[in-house]
Parts: sequence; C-alpha cells; structure tokens
Amino acid sequence: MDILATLNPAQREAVEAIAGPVLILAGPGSGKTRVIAHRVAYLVKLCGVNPHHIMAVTFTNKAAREMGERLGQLLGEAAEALTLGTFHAICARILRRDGKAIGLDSSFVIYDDEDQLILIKQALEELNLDPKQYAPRALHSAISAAKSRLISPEDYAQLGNSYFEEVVRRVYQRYRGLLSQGQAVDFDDLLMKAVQLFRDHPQILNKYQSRYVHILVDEFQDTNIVQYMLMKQMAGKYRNLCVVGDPDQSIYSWRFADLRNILSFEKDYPEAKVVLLAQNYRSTKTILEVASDIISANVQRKPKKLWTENEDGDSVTVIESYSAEEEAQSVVNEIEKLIGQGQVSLKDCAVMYRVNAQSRALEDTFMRYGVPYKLVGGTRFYQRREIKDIIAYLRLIHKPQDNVSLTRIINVPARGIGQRTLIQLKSRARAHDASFFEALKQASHNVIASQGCEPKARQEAQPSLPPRIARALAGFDALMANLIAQSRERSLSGLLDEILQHTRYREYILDKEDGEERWENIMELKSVASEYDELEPEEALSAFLEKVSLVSDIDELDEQANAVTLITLHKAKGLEFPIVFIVGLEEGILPYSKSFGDPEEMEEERRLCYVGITRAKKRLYLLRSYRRSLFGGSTANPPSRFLQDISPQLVSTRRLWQESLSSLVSACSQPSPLSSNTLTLKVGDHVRHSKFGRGIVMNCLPTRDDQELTVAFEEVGVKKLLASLAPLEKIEKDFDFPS
DNA sequence: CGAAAGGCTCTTTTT
DNA sequence: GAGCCTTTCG
Repeated sequence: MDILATLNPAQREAVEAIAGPVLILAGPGSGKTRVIAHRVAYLVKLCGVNPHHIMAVTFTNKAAREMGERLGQLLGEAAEALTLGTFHAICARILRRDGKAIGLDSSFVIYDDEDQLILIKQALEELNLDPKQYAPRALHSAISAAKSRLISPEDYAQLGNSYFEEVVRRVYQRYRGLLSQGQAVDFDDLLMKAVQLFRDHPQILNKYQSRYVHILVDEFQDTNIVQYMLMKQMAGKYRNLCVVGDPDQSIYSWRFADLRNILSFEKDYPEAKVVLLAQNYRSTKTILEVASDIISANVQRKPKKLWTENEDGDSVTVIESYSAEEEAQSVVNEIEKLIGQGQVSLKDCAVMYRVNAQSRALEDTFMRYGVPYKLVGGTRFYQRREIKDIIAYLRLIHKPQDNVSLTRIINVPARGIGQRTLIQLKSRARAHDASFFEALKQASHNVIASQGCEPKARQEAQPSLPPRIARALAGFDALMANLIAQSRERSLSGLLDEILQHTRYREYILDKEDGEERWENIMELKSVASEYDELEPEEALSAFLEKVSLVSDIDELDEQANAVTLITLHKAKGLEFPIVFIVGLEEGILPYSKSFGDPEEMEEERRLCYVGITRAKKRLYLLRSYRRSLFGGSTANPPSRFLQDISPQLVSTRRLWQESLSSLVSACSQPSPLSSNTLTLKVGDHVRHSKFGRGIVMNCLPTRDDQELTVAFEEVGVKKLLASLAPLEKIEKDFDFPS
C-alpha cells in the first residue's frame, strides 16, 4: 500500500516533513490521527527508521490503543518495537527503570485522585487546619497546578505571600512528605520527577535522547508545562519533534493544559515547519459554518478558515422547549422520526451535554420510551468502591508502607478497629517515624508480649491498648502476614481468592445495596487479574497494580451496540456522529455559570460548544429549555449567547411552548402521538378515582403509548398511576390548585 | 465501635 | 437529588 497516495497535499506535507520540528495545526475532522499514523509508517517503511527509535505520545489509553491498532495494520510486526503510550505510562516506565538516581524506589505505588485527597486531608489534620475552611479539593488543585508548572514547596514560598498561599505551601510540603513516606507518587509526580531526573542526570537523559530520534505528540493543545518540558528534553538531541493539535479544541485548561505551549513551540523551535490541515472531511458545509460562527467570536485566537467539499446539508435545528423533560422528549421524538425515515440508526445519534447531571432527564425519557441508549461516563470501573477495596488489599500486600491503602481497608469489612484506634496508630507511627502497618504490628505485639511476661516498664508515653482492640489489631496483622506469604506462592487470581475468603468480603458486600452487582464487579476484576496468572507471583502483582493505576476504563464504549450515545461535551472530543443533539444551550449551563466572571473561561466554554458542534457529520440539533431544575432548585435561564452568534439563515427554529402559558404548560404540552385512545390529562387537572377518591394531577409523563400520572389524592396521599389502567375520571375544578 | 440521621456542597476528567 | 462528612445514639 502506498502510504502517501491517500493523503491530501497538506496531510502529505505533514507526513513528509521528517527532519526537524513540525507543528501541525489540525482542524476538526481534518484527518489528524491518520496523519500521525501515516507519518510513523512513512518513517519506518520509506525512510528506514528503526521503530525502536520512534515514540508517539497520547493523552488517553484509548487513543494509544487506537493508534497501536492502526499502526499494527500499517506496519505489522514492526509496530511492536514502537514506544507508544500516554505521558504517564511512559514516565512510569522511565522512573521504574532509572528513578533510583533521584531516590525513587522502583516499586513505588501510584496514587489516584481519591488517594491524593485522603493524603491531603491527612496533611490538614496533622497541621491542625480545618478542612472546612481549606477545602481539600481546592488545595489539591493548587498543589497539582504547582506541580504542573514544576514548582516545589520551596519555590512556592517565594512565589506568593497571601495567607491562602502560605497554607497551600505548608500542606503541599506535608503532602509531599506523606507521599515519600509511603513510597508513593501521584500522577503529577510521574511527569515532574521524570523531568527532574533528566535535569539532574544528563547521562540518563542522554540515553533516552539517543534512543528517541523521532517523537510525536498528539493533542498538543492539552499539554501542560511539565509535559512540554519533558518533550523538549527528550527531543533535545535530534529535535525531530512533531506536535499535533488544535488550539480551538483546547478544553482542559482547568487541568492546567497551557495553550502557551503552542506559542512556546514556535519560539523554542524557530526552524519549525508549520502545517495547517484545514480541509474537513466530516461535516456538512452548514455545520462547519455554524461552528465557525461560534468560534470566531473568541478574541484570543488565530483565525483559521476551514473548508469542506461536502454538501451543504440541512439547516441546523434549534428547538426551544419548556422543561428539560420536554427537551429530552423532543430528542426522542426527533430520533424516532429520523429512524422512521430510514437511513439512520440509533448508533448514529449522540446527545451531548455540559454536566453529567443533565443525563438524568435524558435517561428517564429514553427509558420510558424504550429507546436503547448507552451512557458514557458515570462511575468508572476502577473507581468503584468494592474494586478499590480489593486493590487496596493488593497494594498493601505489595507494599506494607502504603498508609492510604491500609487506612482504607483496616476496617473493611468491619473488624472492630474504629476511628479512635486509627488515630492512636497514626500518632504512634508519627512518634516512631514508622508506617501505620509497622505501628500496628508493634502495638499488637507489645500487648501480646506483655500478656505472657511481667509487664515491662512501658517505655512509651502511649497508653497500652485495651485487650479487645489489641486482639483486633493482632487479627489484622495475622491476616496480612498470611496474605503476604500467600502472595509469594499463589497466582494472582488465587491470591485474590485468598483475600476474598479470609476477609469474608462476599458476605460483606452481598449485604449492601446492589450487592449482587458489586460482587459481579469483583469477579470481573478477578478475570482481569487471571490474565497475569502465567507470570511469577510477585511480578504479576506489580504488573497488575501498574495497569490498574494507569488504566481507567475496562468497559469499553461498545461501538457495536445499536443505541443512542449520551455523553458530556468533554468526553465527546475526538468522536464523530452523523446526528448530534446538544442540549441545555442556556446561560448558566452552556456557558456554565462558573465561567461568567472570567473571559478566558468563557472562551473555553465557547470552544467546548465548538467541539460539540464539530462532532456532527450530517445533522445538528441545538436545544434549549425555558426552565431547568438542576441540583434541586429550578431556574429559568435565558438562551445561550452562543445561539445568538449563529447566522440566522443557517438555522430553523421550533418553539414548543408559549411564554403566556408557561406556568401551566409542562411536559404534557406535547402529547405522545399514540395516546389518543386514553384519557388525556395535564398538570392541574382534577380527577376522581373509584377507590382513592378526589385528587389533583401533580405531574404527567408521556410514554410511548400512555401517560404516567402522579396524583395527589385528598385521602390517600400521592400515588403514581398509568392513565390507561387507572379508573379515573376528570372532574370539574372545585378547589384551587395551590401554585 | 458502628449504624443512622441531618447538614452541606455541587463542572468538565485523564492519568 | 446524591454523596460525603460530622454528629448522635444504642
């Protein structure tokens, strides 16, 4: 196959420019991923570069996997020798191999977000700071921001002098201490420590620089300063650094992605070749124009004109509804209409929203109408409580110094070791500069010793523990000792069984809400673990732990399943669908209210909207609703400013409610098409039920061919009924509906 | 010690 | 409306 034949001139230029730095500015739908894959293939097949010398970096595991598959097709076996992965995975590999030089134990554990938060809370506690006054999340964010810019606690001291900054510095310092005590690193450390390693050990840097002759970075607009430094270091020798990105699709500044990297690139590499991929292969002309109308209102932006040879396509539909429920319903109606016309199937459709909470109204409606959907997001597999519990056991077996894991599972399932005991352990650990686990060992051991012999002179000021507690601690110690011994003998899945059996985890979990489902998750985890059974037990354990810390999604988005996709705008980046609905185009939702005070954040909201619009291939629907209840309270929001930025001739608007009736019209304003044979009721109607007596309709939700009513009866209270089945008659209003 | 009950806050998300 | 944290009671 000719690697260049299928490329347009700009793409071809990007592929062929193999010597020196290259900046590829790739508009949405411009074939960016293809360009990267073909560039690698070109290097290997036509330029004779050994794949061992090529590194391609992505942001997500999914992107890395897809790139791997693509290159597997293009290169076959040779693709195996490429270095392909996320920034974090690549850094973890480097640090396991060479981190000793900066005092990092090669068996370090990697703490995720939740673990980090626990550590921050612990730091606050130790510093006697009130977590209500200093929100752990905010501190975490500030610390992460510092790390993403390579700022140490020491640097921080010189940086700012507000009181909050002083608090951040102190927490940061303590947090760092706690991490190193547990021989743990957080995600930011993976990057930061790699940069430090290279900075302080030129001979190690030289090893990597010599190996990686060609480096490619995808989604460059999402890199932060540390990531940029890292690439700069690695590419320091050959300068064959190719970065691909689109400033207009930068939507992760809140994760400290820094758009200035693109500017720095042209400054640090003045010889860089800049290639613009402006031809769009995805969307209709109309959709592209709408996108352009939206994005051109951003001030901090280099204008770039995208174009397409695709057809004009239909105009964009704006639907204005009364409530989020009605909005969801019009999405369903529209999807059914499109499917009825043929040519479109469920999996071609996606509904996108700003915040996850919006998915609820959509799910309800899809469920009621029996339209299959797949929700992207929600709690991720490795974040589920039961999974994290089991992993904490594994981690503690692997590394008894891991205080966070110990804290997590010392009393899970409950074994009589409560808050007070834990505080005791913590202070003992601090006093002896030991891990919690060592403190626990010692505490339980002391008591056992003092039971046999004469009570020794108590060398510590600490009070001895009550026997009941000591027994509980000794029990836990014995449990762990046994598991640690087993871990050297048994396969990984065998070890998992041991954990489950000795902790009686099954009984524990089946007692809880959704116990069955949670147990199945654990069985799923076991089946993942059994993939490591061939390895030596200790190697299997560390490989497995590495995988679960750096991989987030086990349950892939099932692309086969014929169902509508419900997804946040953020997650939709990189995807495309023939039919796209964006819901909640209201001030306060999109743009989100938090961005009102800050023009830069507002520009990011606009980019987010742009990302959503440019996912659409054939048809785009923009929806807004007059009222919306989010987080309890209900508000009336004006239409999104983004809607006003679209040229009117590109749009056709459908209004489903009238302002004058707005207090009465709700989801019922659009009766479902098949409901004519049943009694049609609306909110506020008075009814009589043969058994329950008189009542008022509080709510009515149309389903495919019925209505689901919520009725408040005078005598028996609130009931939910189906209009077709309930013996109801409509009666005259004889008392006032309290509104 | 541990279950149960009330108060508080609320983006976006990958590693 | 839900999840998390603190408080309270058995």
